[in-house]
Amino acid sequence: MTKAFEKKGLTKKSENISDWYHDVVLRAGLAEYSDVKGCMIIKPHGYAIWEKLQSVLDGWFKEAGVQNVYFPLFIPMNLFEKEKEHVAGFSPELAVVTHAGGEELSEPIAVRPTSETVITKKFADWVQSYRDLPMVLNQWCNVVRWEKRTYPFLRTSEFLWQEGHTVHVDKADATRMVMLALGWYEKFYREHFAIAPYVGIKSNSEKFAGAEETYSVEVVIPDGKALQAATSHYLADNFTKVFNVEYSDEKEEKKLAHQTSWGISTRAIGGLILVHGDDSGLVLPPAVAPQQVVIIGIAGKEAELEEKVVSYVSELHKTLKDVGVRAVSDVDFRKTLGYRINEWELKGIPLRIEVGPKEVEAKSVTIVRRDDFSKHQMNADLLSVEVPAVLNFIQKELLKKSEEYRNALTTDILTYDEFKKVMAEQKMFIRAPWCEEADCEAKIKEETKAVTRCLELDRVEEVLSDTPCVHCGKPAIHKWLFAQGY
RNA sequence: CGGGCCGUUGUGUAACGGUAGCACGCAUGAUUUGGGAUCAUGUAGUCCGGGUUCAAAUCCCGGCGGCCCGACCA
Repeated sequence: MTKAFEKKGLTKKSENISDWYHDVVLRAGLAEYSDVKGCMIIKPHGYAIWEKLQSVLDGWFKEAGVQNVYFPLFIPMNLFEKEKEHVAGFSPELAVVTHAGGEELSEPIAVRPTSETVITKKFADWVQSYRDLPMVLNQWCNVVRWEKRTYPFLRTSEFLWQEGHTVHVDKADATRMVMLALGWYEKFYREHFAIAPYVGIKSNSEKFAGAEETYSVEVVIPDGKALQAATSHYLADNFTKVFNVEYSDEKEEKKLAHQTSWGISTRAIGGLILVHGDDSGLVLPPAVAPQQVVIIGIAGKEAELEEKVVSYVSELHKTLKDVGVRAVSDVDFRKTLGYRINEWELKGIPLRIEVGPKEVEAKSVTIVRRDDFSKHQMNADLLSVEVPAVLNFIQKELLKKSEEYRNALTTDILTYDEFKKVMAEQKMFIRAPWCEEADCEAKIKEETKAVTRCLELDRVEEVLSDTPCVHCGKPAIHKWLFAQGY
């Protein structure tokens, strides 16, 4: 294994993860700040990751019969205000248009923070019969939430996401949809982002404003904090009763439809950066890397060698294209070797192939893995078989590492003294018995900053007896995951 | 939204109220090239709006933006 080389001007992840994060976002060319508070310009390298996420998830959606639509960015205030909990939850962060066309508007228009209201209103027109159900729609769009404190990707004033909105005949069918969407998100994180998340149900105080139940994917960040990385909500008839989404069933009885919504946003990319990145910059899993391979040409000491290297690189480039790897060749000899290597390392390209006079001579290549910097020689004839195999291996290794550190950053605790100690000394995910009362949860948050993240799906059945709540001592019902949020 | 720090060329920084300088980058050329190489020449800047002053990057007021802490954050 070759050791990592220091990057000039890049804060070390282990020293200050916050500075490191901002440095990597900028230096890897993922995004830049814009002139409006909390907004960012997503650059090609960052946007390509988003497009990858889109194409994978959209493929799964379509297979399951989801239909894509587009609803307007603007929502009349009166529409937005119809569901009480919803408006109470979102109004503090709402952006509102008061002037347009050079005049003050008679009614202000909200910029959507989410589209339950506009879409449910149309469901009322579109759903008449049980035969119209389920209606399963999705849109890829931007939303605006005026957060007080922002970070690139993790919490921006405007962000890109996908919002699924569906209506069903009953709770059972809606719940199937909620779990299907949640499963897509979990699968995407594991298989594409190579991140092992926790998946579970949110407590009452943490659920979506207007939802009956909220399920979420929670990512453990290496500093021990939690990132809510995707959500899936069962909305029951909370919105359908307000907007009168009724259908006639087989017996000609009028019934309210049961509803779901689910989403994943550009925040996911923030999680990806934080989980896999290292002191040398970004580390991308091959499955979502804009380019999986970079071939770097090393010029020889004599001019005629340069030509040979260039033609060798283009030969290899073609071989890799033939096996479906998105390769980029880099034979720009104006920059020194070290400069070019550092650039591609910062950008997190999973595999680097170095070719110089030695490789041309031996018909071999030198391949270097980004995730562990290991370096080996390989016969060029084996490239088309070996490169996909190595990429596949890297993908699995990253998931394995992610699972290991997730487990290392999770601890089971029974006493509040230990709980406080962990949150004060080294932040972690804490799995602890809880009485499931909101007051108790609020006190824990006040005293330790930790909030409930979720009740893991595989622990819902595991009802405790004779176990006191970690905080108040009353009988606990389940073991919940607690952590400080991002 | 409260507290703190801050805003000078593409980036990082310097300048007592008095000539805006340095480094990196970028451009051109040359020498280089197995981990951010060297030299020469060139390029480009005081966040925005007011005010004080003979004179403002510098002082004052307001705004906008960034980072940290807090509150807030389905």
